[in-house]
Amino acid sequence: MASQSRQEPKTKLLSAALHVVRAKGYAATTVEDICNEAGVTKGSFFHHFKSKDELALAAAAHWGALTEGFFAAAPYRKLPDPLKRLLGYVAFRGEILQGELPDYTCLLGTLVQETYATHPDIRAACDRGMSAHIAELTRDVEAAKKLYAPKATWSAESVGYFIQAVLQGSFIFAKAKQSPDVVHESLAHLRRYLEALFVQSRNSKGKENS
Amino acid sequence: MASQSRQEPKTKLLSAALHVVRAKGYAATTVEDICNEAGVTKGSFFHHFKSKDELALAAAAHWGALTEGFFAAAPYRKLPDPLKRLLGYVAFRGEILQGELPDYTCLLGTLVQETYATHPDIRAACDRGMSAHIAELTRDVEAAKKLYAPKATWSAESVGYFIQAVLQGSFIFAKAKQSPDVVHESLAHLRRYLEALFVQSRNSKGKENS
DNA sequence: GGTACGATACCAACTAAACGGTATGGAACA
DNA sequence: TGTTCCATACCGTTTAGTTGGTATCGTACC
Repeated sequence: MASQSRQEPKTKLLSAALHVVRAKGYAATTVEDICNEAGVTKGSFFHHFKSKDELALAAAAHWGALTEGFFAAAPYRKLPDPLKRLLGYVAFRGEILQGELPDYTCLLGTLVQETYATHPDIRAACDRGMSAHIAELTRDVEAAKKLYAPKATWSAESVGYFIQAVLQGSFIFAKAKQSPDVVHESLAHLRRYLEALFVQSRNSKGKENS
Repeated sequence: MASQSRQEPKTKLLSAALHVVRAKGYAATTVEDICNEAGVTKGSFFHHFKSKDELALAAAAHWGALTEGFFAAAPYRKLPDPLKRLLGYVAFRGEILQGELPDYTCLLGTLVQETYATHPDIRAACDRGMSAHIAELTRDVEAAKKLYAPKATWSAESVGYFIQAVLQGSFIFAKAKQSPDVVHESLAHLRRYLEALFVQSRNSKGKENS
């Protein structure tokens, strides 16, 4: 417990970073913003992190660990059928759109937009985090494909990325409109598409029309 | 001609802003960055724009005007059939993925992520610009729906937003992976979905399965 | 048609504040 | 005594924004 309470401020700083960066963006977030949100001083900050950029890397890793645990524990994960699990994921993403925008949007999507050209290591960390989440999705897509659309020409991985692109893109509109409505509607379209992908017992042949 | 050459620096600043902001993000972009890119001095900058935020508003408006003209002049716009026009749009979005990332990604999507919580007027400007583009799309969706899927239960507008969400979301992955591959693959999925939406002569009845 | 004049366009040097990061010191624990 | 942890005060740099001044240009009067 002693060692845990010693780690507390570091975790507080990471949690604060997750929230503030998702609200204001990375560049506009100052170290003091994060310290204030976490209730610690700058001295403590720079004791735990060499620099602001290092915090970003740690925050990305922290985010990866958090979300992995979060989705692993979600009820839909217990469904035996991979397609049901996939649709369960989509439904679950709709259910968790609660609270303020910084509570349900994706840190890595926000972060990578600002850093991809200027901070190669942060960009790579975001890529790793998002790819890991998508790899998990892709496994279910692959399994569902084997079961329900073995002859389909699309790759399971591209479906994983597509799902995630729909989410990330609708988050942008959620921010623009200050409301998760577009996310819900886009998830409905996404669900319809996934259902179509796995029901096409013959559409799988003619990959492209015209 | 004289009056045009007088307006040049302002336009240069706007064009520079479009490029630099898409590369580095809004907050990380300094006024001097934009001045350097435009080849003018800070004095000139603040002669034309009261503040950095005002430039952002002007850049958003400039972006809206540019893209409107750009898409209005695209060849697919001449297609008489609204569904062909819609699929033409999707194909066109794939064709223009040339050059560096800041050349084909969306300014407004980048901008709104960083400003939605802190700069209400910039957020609103981004919303307006993106909504205008989507409204144009929605008109074709609406027309195609009347022709090919009159009984469908989805709204044309939600399809417009869905299309745009797929684009915005794949741009995030393009940035994370430094490559437009995911965008191409997502556009292929999107095209397949749109085709399915407008071919469903009976799927339109049973809006939701299970 | 030249010239005085007001306005607009532009520039270089400066300022005040904010920011990331450091130096220093002390409390707690081993 | 030494090490970890955290706090305060401070530093150097960067940044948005100012200031004061110069060039350019249309206009109108002589």
